[in-house]
Amino acid sequence: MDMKPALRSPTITDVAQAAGVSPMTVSRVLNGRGGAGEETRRRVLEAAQALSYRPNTFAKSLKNDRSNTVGIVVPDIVNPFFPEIIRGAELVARPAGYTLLSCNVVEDPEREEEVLGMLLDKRVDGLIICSARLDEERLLRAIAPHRAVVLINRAAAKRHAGTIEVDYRAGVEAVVTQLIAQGRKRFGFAAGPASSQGGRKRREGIEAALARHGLSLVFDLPCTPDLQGGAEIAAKLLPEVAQVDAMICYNDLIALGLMKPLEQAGIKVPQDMALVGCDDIPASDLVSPALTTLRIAKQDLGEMAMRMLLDRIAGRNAQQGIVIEPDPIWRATTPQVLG
Amino acid sequence: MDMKPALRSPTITDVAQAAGVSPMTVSRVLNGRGGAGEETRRRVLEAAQALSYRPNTFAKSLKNDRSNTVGIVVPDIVNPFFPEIIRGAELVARPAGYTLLSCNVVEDPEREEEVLGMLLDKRVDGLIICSARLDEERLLRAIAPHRAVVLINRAAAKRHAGTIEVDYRAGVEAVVTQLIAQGRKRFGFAAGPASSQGGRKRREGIEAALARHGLSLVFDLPCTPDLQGGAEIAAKLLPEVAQVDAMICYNDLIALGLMKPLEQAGIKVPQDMALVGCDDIPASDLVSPALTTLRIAKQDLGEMAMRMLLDRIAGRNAQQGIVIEPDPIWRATTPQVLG
DNA sequence: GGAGGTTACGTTATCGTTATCTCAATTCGA
DNA sequence: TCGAATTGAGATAACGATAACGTAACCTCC
Repeated sequence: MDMKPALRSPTITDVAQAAGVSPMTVSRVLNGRGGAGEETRRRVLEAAQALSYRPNTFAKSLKNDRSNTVGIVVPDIVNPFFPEIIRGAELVARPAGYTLLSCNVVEDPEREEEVLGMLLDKRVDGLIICSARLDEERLLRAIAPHRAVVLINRAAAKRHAGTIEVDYRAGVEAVVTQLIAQGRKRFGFAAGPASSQGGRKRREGIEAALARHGLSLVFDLPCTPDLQGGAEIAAKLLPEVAQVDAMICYNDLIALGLMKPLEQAGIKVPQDMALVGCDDIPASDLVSPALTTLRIAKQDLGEMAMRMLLDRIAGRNAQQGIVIEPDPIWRATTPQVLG
Repeated sequence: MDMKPALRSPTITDVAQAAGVSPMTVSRVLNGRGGAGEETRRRVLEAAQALSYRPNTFAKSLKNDRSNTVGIVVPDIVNPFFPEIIRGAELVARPAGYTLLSCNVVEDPEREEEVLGMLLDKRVDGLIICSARLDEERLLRAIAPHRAVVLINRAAAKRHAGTIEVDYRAGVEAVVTQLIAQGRKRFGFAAGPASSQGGRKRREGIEAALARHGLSLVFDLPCTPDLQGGAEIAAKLLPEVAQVDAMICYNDLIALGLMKPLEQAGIKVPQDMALVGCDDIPASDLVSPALTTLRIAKQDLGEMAMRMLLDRIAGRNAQQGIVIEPDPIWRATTPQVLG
C-alpha cells in the first residue's frame, strides 16, 4: 500500500514498535521522566538512534502549549549595533533550551506591529523588543497578548514588561559637559528617528549640560539612523556649518556618514567641529580621525535581556527594570582630553 | 471550576460557538475555501474578530506537515556581510508567507551541525546555508533529511541542493592581474578560514594570475574572517613585510584589521603595499585610505537564494546552480588606475 | 414530479505527543 | 507466606486544526 514509507519521518510509534514497547514508554525514556527499566530504556534509546528519531515539535508544543522559542525584534539587522545584541541573547537562550527567532522590522512601525503578531502566531514563549518604534498605545496593545516581554531602550508599561535602558541622558550629558569645558559652545544634534525614546534621552542629556552654561542647541534635526541619514544631515548642516562647533549624533552610523561630506567641504574635525557618535560600533575605531562615542556593552545587553526574559517566562519577575551606563570613549573627533 | 478562562487563547471551537456554527465551517471561512454562505461567513468573521482569534500554528503544522518557516544559517551574524543577505532573504520570504529563522553558528562546525539538527526539529520547509564550514561528508549527512536546501558559496552535492556561488576566482584573478600590470610582484594572501571553499577559490584566482607571469605567492596564512584575524595576520606579516608589496585579503574585515598595524609600522598603503579586500562592506568606503575590494550584491544574493529555495520547496528545481560575478571596486588602497 | 446536481454545512478521524489513569509484576516487611 | 508498597509499562484521551466524507436542503430540466 504505502509505497514510500521512507519519506515519512519516524514517529514515536515507530520507535515504540522497533523497541517492542508502547509509545508512552518511549516518551518517558526520551524525556527522562524515570519509571522505565534499565533494559527497556536501553532498547528504546537504541531504536530511537537507529531510526534517527526526532520528536515532532509541533505535536509537543500543541500538547504542552510551549514552543521553547523566544523572539527578538530589532529595528534593523543591518545596523551593526543589533547583531551583537542578538548574539548575546542567543548565547543565553540556547543553553537554556530555547530557539531564538530574530526579526527585523526595517525601521517601520507597521512592520513592527505585523512582526509582533507573527510572533504571537508562532506562539513564542516570550520576546525581547529593541528600541520599539511604536507609539505607547499600539505597543501596549501589541505586547498585551504575549506571555513575557522585555523591552530594551523603551521604558513603557513596566507593569507588563521588564525593561533594560541605557542611560543615554547621563552619558551624553557627561560628554557635552566635557566639550563645553574645552570651549565648545555651539552644539548641534543629529537626532535619529523621531519615534525613538533613546533619541529623546540623548537630547535631554545635551540640553541639561547646555542649560547649566546658559547655552542651547543651535541645530536639531531627525534623520534615519544609518550612513545615509548622516549624509542627509550633512547636506542640511553645511549651509549653516559656521554656526556649529560640535555635533552630537544619535549613533555612530550617522556620525560616520557625516564625516566624508564635512571633509569634502573643508571642515576640519575636530578643530572646526567636534563629532560624537553613540554605540561604539567597530567601524568607529577604524576611520580617521577615529570617532569619539559612547560605548555600550552590546553583547552584555543582549545577554542581560535574555536572562531577564527567561526569568519572566519562569514566572520570576524579580528585576523589573535595569539601567546600564554607557562609557564615553574619547577618540580623535573631539579635542584631546589632557591627562 | 476554571477560574481564568481569559488566559487560554481562543480556539477555532470558541469561534465556532460564538458564531453558532461548527469548527469546520470556521476553518472553511478563515481559509477562504468557499462552501460557506454569505451570512454565515459574516458571522464567523465577526466572531473571530471579536475574540481576536489566531489559528494555532502548531495544530495546523501538525496536520499538514508544513511549518511555513524557512531557515538561514550564517557563519557569524556580526560580520556585516551576512545581515544584508538575511535581509534580502527575508524580503522575499515574507511576502510568500514564510517566516525566516536565522541562525548564526559563530564560525563553529560543531555548532553548524547542531543548528542544522535544530532546524530539522523545527521542521523548516527548507533552508539556506551560507558558506558552510562543514566538511563534505558531514554536510551531506546534515542536509540529507531536509526537504529543500540552497547552498551559498559552497558547491557541493548539486544533486541534493541548489547552489549560488560568487565567482571569486575570476574576480580575484582580474584584480591581481591589474596589480601585476601596475608593477606589483610580491603577493601575500590573508586566506580566512581554512575550511572555506570561497577561500580556496580566491587563492586559485591569485595563483592563476601570478602563474601567467611566472610569479607565486610569497605569503599565505589562514585567519579568522574578522578584524581580529586581520590584526593577527599583521603580527605575522610585519617581520617579513619587505617581502610583500600587495596583500589580498579573504574579506574586508581582515583588510581593515590590517590597516592600523601597517600604518603604525610605517608601511604606506598603497605605496609600500597595495591592499585588497572582498565583500565591500560599508566600512570599507569610510576608512582612509578607502579600501579596494570586490563588491558582491549581498542583498540580491539573499533574494536570489530565497527565490531558489521557494522554487525548490514548490518542487520546481529549475535552476540548479547560479554563479554571480563580483565587481572590482578600485579605491585608495591600490595605486590609481589610469583612465 | 422525480432523477441527478449543487450548495451549505456538520461528523468523524487524524496528525504526534504526553498527562493521567490503570493494571500487572515485583519487592519487602513481619 | 501473605498482604502492602513499589515499580514498570500499557490504554485512553486530550491538545487544535482540517481532510475526507456524509447529509440535508434546494435547484434544474425533461
